[in-house]
Amino acid sequence: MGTRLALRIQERYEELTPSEQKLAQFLLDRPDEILASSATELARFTGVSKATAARLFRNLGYNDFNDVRLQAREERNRTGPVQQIPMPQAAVDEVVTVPTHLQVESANLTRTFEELRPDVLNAAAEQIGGAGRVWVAGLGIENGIARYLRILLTRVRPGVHMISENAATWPEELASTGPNDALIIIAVRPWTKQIATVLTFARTTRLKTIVITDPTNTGKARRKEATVLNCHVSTPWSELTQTSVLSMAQLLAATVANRIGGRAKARRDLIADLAEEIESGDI
Amino acid sequence: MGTRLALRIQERYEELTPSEQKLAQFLLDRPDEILASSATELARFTGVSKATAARLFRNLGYNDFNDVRLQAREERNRTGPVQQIPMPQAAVDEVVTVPTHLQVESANLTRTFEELRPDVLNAAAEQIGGAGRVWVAGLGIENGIARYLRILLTRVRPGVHMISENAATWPEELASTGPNDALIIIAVRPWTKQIATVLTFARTTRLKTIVITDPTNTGKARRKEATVLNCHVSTPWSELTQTSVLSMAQLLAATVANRIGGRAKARRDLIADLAEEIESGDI
DNA sequence: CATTTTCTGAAACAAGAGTTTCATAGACAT
DNA sequence: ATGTCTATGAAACTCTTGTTTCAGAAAATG
Repeated sequence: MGTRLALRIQERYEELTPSEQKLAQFLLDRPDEILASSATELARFTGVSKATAARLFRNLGYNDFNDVRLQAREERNRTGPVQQIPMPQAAVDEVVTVPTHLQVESANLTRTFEELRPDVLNAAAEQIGGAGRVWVAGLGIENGIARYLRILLTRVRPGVHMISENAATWPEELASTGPNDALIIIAVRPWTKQIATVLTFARTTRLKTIVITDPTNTGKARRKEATVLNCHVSTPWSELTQTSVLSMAQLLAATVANRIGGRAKARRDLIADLAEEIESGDI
Repeated sequence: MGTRLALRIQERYEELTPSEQKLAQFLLDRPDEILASSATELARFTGVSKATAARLFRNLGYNDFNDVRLQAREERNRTGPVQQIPMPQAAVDEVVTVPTHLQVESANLTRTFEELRPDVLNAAAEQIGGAGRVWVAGLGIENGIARYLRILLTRVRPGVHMISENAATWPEELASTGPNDALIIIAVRPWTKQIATVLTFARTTRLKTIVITDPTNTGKARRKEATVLNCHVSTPWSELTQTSVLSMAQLLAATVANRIGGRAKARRDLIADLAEEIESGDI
């Protein structure tokens, strides 16, 4: 569960103008900054004008920046003293040190899994465990992680397939799916048209869809009636980090295994044995 | 250790006037309030006038209330050393809960990067940055992560290639490498013969070799004169987690980018532009 | 290409925060 | 009681923040 501000942003993200999105993005990545900083500072951080900032908050349905701040404060008081690991500032020299890296990764992991609702995770696992076949998709940089997830799932249940990296052939590949199948899409920002297309397709064919994504896109995915697993991926510099995405994949696979139970374990052992035999050259 | 503000208050508490003490007390009780509230609000909370608040901060040795706020913010950002996170015991019921997962991942990440020596990381980055061509290898489940690393590195420098997943063809592929090239192998346990073979080969051809692996194998890799990046991957149950491996890949790529400097940034921007154009269908 | 619409930051403006001044209330000594 | 000194808040003042307006830039549309 995120803050109310975050929810509003996710709902209206597409309607926002580009500079508003820049600022909104920042607020999603670092919600605590609302409490500590003035609107002027937020604008400066993200390189937009004060005017744009004022407009954004109005467009999100607040009267005032003050409204926003008050709401944020109220929410902070309500949620217990969760020891959030703060995201470091952008270092001026832009050099990534090992401790900074660790802190960034920890912050993202912590936020990701403290926000993750177990019922959502279980729903996703249920869909995957109960599906006839499972399809895993990941474009571009996410492709490697998608393959990783596929292998994890293959260890646990049969019938897990990758959808090719070439988005052009997705229609053909997806054509053979049925309503008893499940589709897992790994897609952090930027959100491409292909993804939107596939999600629409999945909804019309009643394919169970699980989307692993970042807060910028949860709204879009949810509107397509997908189960959304939200991962924090931001860093103080401009790159993203996929660590929490991989970790989410790991957890998802483990949860599916739990759900399936004994059969999953048997299958894992079988695979381990096979791997060992191949390695030792007995075959 | 408390905040610097708290220390100053404690030092001078007796010298403060009664109303100043009231306010100071409040700040000691709720140090985070400094970040979220204005001086006027703090005064109102404690039933003291704005003037008293201004005087208090001056008496504590600050120029300004703004000084106080800036210091508090700065202290929040560079939070102290990350506390050592204990690895959970094997849960008897073997069910992976979300909090347990988070704790396991945090523990592995923390151990991985607190042990990582910056000079080793830099050496690895140097080898990759300075190499003629770079080869990335990852077998089985690590293959996805290897692909991920390859893409990260491709964003930063040209000439980064995957070695195919089929280990049988490695001899041919490696035959075209020269002593100016670098080889990155991602190989956590189990350690296969192929890996040992390739490492031996790499040493004889004086290929610069970086091995990303887990503590079980560091010794073996080091004996082949490879640069070893050690990742903790264990979990209380029998599976491994590759999260820290991915995180290491991320850090490695970032470090290479730093090392290469401006050219890396230029290349990244170029790629980002291209990606955008492809997405928008302009090509 | 022209026209309309949308987006955006600079600048003007209004509101509020923080500091300083100042008058006064209270404490204490004489 | 008188004078002195400290503590305090009201109010004046200054500076910053947040909003609104407006004109130009950019994008979309015909």
